[in-house]
Amino acid sequence: MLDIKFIRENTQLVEEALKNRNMPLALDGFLTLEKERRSILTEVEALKSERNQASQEISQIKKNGGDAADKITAMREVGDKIAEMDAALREVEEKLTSLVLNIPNLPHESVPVGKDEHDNQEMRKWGAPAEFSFAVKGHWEIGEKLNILDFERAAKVTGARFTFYRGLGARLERSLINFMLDLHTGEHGYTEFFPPFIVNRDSMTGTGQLPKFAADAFKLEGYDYFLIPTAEVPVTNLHRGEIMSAADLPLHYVAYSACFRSEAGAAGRDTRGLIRQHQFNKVELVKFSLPENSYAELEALTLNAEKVLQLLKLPYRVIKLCTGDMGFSSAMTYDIEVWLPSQGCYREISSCSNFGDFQARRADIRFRRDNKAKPEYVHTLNGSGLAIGRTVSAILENCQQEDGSVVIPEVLRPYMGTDVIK
RNA sequence: GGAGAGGUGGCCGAGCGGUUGAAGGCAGCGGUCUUGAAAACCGCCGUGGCAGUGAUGUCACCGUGGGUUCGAAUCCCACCCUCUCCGCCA
Repeated sequence: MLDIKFIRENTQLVEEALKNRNMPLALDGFLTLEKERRSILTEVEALKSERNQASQEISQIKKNGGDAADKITAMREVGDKIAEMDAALREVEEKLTSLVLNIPNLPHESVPVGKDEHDNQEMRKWGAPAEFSFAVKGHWEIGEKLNILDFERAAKVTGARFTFYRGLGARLERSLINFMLDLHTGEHGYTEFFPPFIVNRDSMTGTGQLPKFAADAFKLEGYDYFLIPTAEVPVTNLHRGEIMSAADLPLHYVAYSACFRSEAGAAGRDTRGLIRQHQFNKVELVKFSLPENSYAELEALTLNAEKVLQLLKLPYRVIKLCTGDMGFSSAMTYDIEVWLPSQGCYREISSCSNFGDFQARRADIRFRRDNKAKPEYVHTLNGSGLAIGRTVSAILENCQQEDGSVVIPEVLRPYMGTDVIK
């Protein structure tokens, strides 16, 4: 959520930013509403002030045994007027809120202006894609041949975009979760959380999934609850409505969770394999930071996620998303893309973002610089560290052998109890 | 799911429908005293909106949302959450 005062005072700048995000939005309707809100507010407050004063006078008169009937009658009228105006005010505020909640974050100055993924900026590359002396197979084919991935039965049991992992496949998924959690807690100093996988509407609104992206979420029938699309939602909302002290910051959290996404609008895309599932596992990094440090924290967080791929020896690159390709709540995003031999290209495996105070404003997460200071909004960040299913895909494909087996990356062998899946 | 109790400021805890934004205590901040510290004493000590350069004024907030009333932390209704007992369950 943007600061309403900021929108009021920087209307052109905001409109320009929205245009760069491919979400052009004229704000004059917003400004009119906002003006109306303030005008009703000042008027109704004057009436309330009058009423408060009269109430005290009535109290005095009664205490002295006088008759306040005239005043009470007069105030009844004022009361009706107040009720009327309060209702009008509520209506205007509801409209205003729904408008503001649907305005995306402003991109950081350094974010390249661009239309779509073609305008993203490559920051760095790590590792070199392996040369294969045989025809590479897709991870779905490798997985089915090794009998560690079962898409067909998952389609029977549930539907499209679900998978059974079997044997060492299931073990690989679990090993990756543990390996990543161990790395981020042990080497990178994050605190581990295991969050609820179901959250309420306020939490979904707090991180920006609602109200605009309701179609992307799974909602529980009969409850105002949602399956989490990422651990970002419960973990960021952990501190919703709280005021922390500056000494508590930064907070570095890591959480494993299953993630659930309806993938509305993705029909026909990535239908084979593990790339785009309705349910997938992810280890997520979440940070709460002082405003002045958040961009440095983003760099560090991205490096923490990259470290996972380096240890697994999987080639990747880091790109900075342009204005048109960034998510709704983000001020700056780095995507980490892993090399997938079957597709001959890099595919997103992590998305690391600084949200500035956008989520903090929605979720009301603040801090105080010292005991006397006014509360300020924290900055929130998060990034995948990493998406597990996509990591499994990358391992199966990059580590595949001519005989159809898959050599396990060294760092995973203690977790896997074997060097190879065959 | 059933029965009961309860949700008040950073925390604890009062609060007959009328100077209650809210007693009292703790914590915190500033000060007096002290060589220093402690103790004691004095003062300050919630958040947000709106108007104003500012001092300041004003409004709202006692789980949430409605309602009654000239006036609600206090009365009524619904919902949420916590605790205890019962049932059920991993």
